[in-house]
Amino acid sequence: MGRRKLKIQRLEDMKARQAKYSKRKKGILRKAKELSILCDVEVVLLLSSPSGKRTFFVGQDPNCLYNILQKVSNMPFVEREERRAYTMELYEDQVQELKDKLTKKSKILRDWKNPENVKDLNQIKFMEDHLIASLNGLRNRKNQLAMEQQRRQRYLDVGL
Amino acid sequence: MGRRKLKIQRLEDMKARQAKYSKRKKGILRKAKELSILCDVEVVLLLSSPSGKRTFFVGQDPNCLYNILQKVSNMPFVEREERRAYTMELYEDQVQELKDKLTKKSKILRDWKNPENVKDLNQIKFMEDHLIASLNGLRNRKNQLAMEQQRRQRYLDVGL
DNA sequence: AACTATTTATAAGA
DNA sequence: TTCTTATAAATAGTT
Repeated sequence: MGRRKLKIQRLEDMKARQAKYSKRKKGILRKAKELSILCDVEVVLLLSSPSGKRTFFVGQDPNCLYNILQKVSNMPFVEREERRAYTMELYEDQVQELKDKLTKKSKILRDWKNPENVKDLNQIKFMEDHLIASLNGLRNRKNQLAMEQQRRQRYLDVGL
Repeated sequence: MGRRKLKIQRLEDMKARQAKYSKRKKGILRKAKELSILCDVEVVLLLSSPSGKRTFFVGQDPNCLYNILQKVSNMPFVEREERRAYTMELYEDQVQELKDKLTKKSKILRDWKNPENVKDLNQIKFMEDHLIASLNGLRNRKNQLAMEQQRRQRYLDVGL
């Protein structure tokens, strides 16, 4: 699925490999999640990026990692205690919350850097004021730095 | 990808669940394999079908599953708590990573809104240019919206 | 399992 | 990394 057909073989260029990884990682994680929800099955997906960073997905049941590993490794079945590990739930919530925040922050930042897409007129007026203020602040800061540098320069001139 | 869009939610009909599983299993296994080859990374995918049959895929490194099994559940007397701790660790990594990203994003945003604290002169120049560009973009956008509104107004004036 | 109309994923490029 | 767009692939509904 792309501009052209891609041969499935190791990408030799490291940059290309990393770029490909970050794109496909998203895809396969989504697939794993969809599968686990649609079919209500246990899914565990462990990934290790080209740079060695680990990512993982554990389906519906946070205990399923142990369960599946246990089954795969033919270990005697250890009875599961509670169906839900509350701590785990908390982690899942926390992860989701952080992801949401990050998305929101990214969007705000994008609007500031590229205001062409902003829809709301009031928001635009607000941003204009803020941009002007920022620009003034920035120029003050620039002058301040320039002056400091001049002062240092003078000290150097008189031999210190 | 299908005759119509499918809502991602548990399929209530058991037959449908199984059919879906067998279709999507093939897909995600192929994805896992492609990812591991293209990017030369470790991938472990463990699936447990609705009827409880296990399937697994282990990427490039044949030691990978062994390592994980060793680490997680292949010890003779690994206690539940220990195994839970491992999953927890994975979550902790993910949470930490997201937190870092959020912090970084917040800092960038703060600098844009309040440039007084920026230290680096080049960064300041870069930001000044960008702020000017943003301001121009914003004003264009404002004019555009204003003109659209005027046009609407004229339509109203002539009675439509 | 097979068939296809559609939806999705993603390759390339910026 | 992110976004866009053209295109390849996956798959939903049906047989």
